[in-house]
Amino acid sequence: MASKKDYVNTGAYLRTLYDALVTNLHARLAEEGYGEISPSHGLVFQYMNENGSRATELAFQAGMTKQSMSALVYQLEEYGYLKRKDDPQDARAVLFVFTAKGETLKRKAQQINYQFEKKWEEKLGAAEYQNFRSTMQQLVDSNE
Amino acid sequence: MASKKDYVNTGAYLRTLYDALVTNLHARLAEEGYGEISPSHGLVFQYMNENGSRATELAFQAGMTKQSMSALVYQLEEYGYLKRKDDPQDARAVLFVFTAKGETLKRKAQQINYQFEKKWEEKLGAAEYQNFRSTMQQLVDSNE
DNA sequence: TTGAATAGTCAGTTAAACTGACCATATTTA
DNA sequence: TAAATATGGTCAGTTTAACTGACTATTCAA
Repeated sequence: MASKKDYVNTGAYLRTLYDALVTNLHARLAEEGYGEISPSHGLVFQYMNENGSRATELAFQAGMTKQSMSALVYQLEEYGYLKRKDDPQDARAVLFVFTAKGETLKRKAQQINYQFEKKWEEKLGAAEYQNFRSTMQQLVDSNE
Repeated sequence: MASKKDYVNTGAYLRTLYDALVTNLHARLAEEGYGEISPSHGLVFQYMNENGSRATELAFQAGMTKQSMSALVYQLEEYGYLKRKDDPQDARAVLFVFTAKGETLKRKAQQINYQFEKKWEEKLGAAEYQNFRSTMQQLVDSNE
């Protein structure tokens, strides 16, 4: 590791890159008519299960309160990206699943990110980019 | 690059790692009596110049409005981490510089991050961690 | 079968950004 | 050099996205 002096914070790199990705995604989404979708809605798309997820479950995965997550899924339901489904296991619970519109948005967002990352991949070369991603995966896994 | 299907978002990795770093930093700072310092104050420490910086200048570097940055430096001044200095070049402007307390906090924060990153470095090995950082630097530089 | 845990909602609060309008000083230009 | 424009900063109000606390309904466990 470099000396403490003049050491550029790794956090600054992480933040800058994350910000570039998110800013690009939402700018492109807004252009395509998805202006109502904000970065925090992304967490829902990130963790949503194929068979439906509970707000509480999503909240835990995203590291936020159930009240906050509840607000997010409620908005997405109102916009038509999610629909409610009864949980056959538990009468207290509400499952949320993607509508067709929600699936379309998810694919669209993945495409946009995929294209944006291509620029990074071209910059570094495919092998090095693959290595970069696998490094991050190792670090994420080790923190769990 | 992997297929679009089952591709885990690079953004999720970046966010998770950034979040781990920031959460650790502020938990440790709070333990040591710096509970008043929030993540957004970090931006000021990040960009502050040795000879003093203007709020407007910091705002530009941090990518936020001058009003928002003004609020941040005002708070840091109140807490005693920054002090005002007249700008000899421009009577409209106010320069902010670190007080001794501010310098101490900056060093403390660097130490905490440095120690946290050591865990990552141990996980990957020094050479690979160095490579990880230099990869991010390349990507950050290429986006400017 | 009753007490504790869990899913979710309602209401209110806080943090950290934003916009718009404004003043004082600097800079440019007609 | 006087007038127009740009810039540094502040004040006031708004918005977004999180938070806590208190509550109901249902489920699970002793």
